[in-house]
Amino acid sequence: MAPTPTRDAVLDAALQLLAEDGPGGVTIARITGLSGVSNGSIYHHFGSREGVLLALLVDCFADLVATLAQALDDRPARECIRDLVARHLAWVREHPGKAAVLYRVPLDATVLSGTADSQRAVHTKDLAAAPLVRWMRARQTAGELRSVPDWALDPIVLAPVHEAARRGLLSAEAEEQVAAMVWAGLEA
Amino acid sequence: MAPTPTRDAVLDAALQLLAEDGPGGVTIARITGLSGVSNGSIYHHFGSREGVLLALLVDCFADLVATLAQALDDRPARECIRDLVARHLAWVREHPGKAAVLYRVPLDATVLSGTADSQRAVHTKDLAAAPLVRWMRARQTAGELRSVPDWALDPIVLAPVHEAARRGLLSAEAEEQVAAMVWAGLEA
DNA sequence: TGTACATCAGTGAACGCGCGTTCACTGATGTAC
DNA sequence: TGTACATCAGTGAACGCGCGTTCACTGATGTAC
Repeated sequence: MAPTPTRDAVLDAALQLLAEDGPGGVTIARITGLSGVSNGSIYHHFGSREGVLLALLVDCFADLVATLAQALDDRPARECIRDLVARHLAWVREHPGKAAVLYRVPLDATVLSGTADSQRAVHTKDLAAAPLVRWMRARQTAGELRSVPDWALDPIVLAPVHEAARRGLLSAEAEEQVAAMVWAGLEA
Repeated sequence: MAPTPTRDAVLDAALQLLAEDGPGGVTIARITGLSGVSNGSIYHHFGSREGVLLALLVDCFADLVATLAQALDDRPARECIRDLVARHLAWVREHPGKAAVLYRVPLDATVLSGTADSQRAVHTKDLAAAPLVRWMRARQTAGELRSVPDWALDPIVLAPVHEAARRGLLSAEAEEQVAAMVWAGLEA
């Protein structure tokens, strides 16, 4: 958990490989070659290849959520949502490796396997998403936004953002369309 | 291309493995075991493992589009859209293997590799999607739907459907939310 | 009608590579007494 | 202050497995003459 030069070198290398060649490009041997950290040391810190990806997942999710949180202040809801979309897509644009962690690493097996680590990852994810849910709920009860169940906020209302991120639709025009769509779905 | 008992047996087995264990579960050895078709025969018909997945992609996409096309008739746009969402999610529910082909098979490498086969697959995809785009465009010019650029229709306007499909949000409540969101984004 | 040849679906043993992982080890840094 | 031991980060050679793929082959079905 605690950041360490070695630990960071491994994660940085994994992130770079992820950005270049996707999840399949992240092999222990390539991390070793790129980071200069021995394979044994990788196992010492992360336990397995999946452990590396899981650590990345937690970090990246926290990073993204921290970025998004900056968009949610007390401006009019419409402005905040516009800003949220802009920040999200900018983050994807600027951090292709991190975006690949969230959008391209297959997690079903990992998450469903129910190991302690993966449970913690899911838990962390919930915790991190909480502020966003809270902001939206507050605006909903204030009548500024349409009432939407919590569980639908991220996967359905924000779906255009996720889908645009996944398909690499990161242009200004795409951002415009995404923002319009999300706002249309939230408008009271 | 032409359907053949052997060919079908391979694709059926691959589909079943896909539904059970995802893309990683689709190995030549397991297809051989499940279908009874020898590995050599698989290579005779499909050329490679990727060839099998590519053939599945073309078939599944055509299947889904044919299903969706039934929703697009001359009823009021709102009803058609509601129906479109319902049929899409029902299809995912009923064909987990096929849904996995569209939503979980990593295609970047394949599609970007630019082989003749993959080019054809992409082309087929465009062709198959055409009716849907045409229907929406007609309703847009008729003033029944908001004007949205063609390229944004599938990835952004229909994003809630795709995201729900990907995350397995297939309940009646989820369907409700997805339909509401898509309609909100399309309403004139 | 018979013969020779080409084509194509299908077989299954074998290969080689790359992968994640293991393990015995080194060396540095506390910690107890 | 010195000694003995425990702990922990880090090393790198080695292993074994599973994978996609190859290839020499069989047998059936056209096709030409």
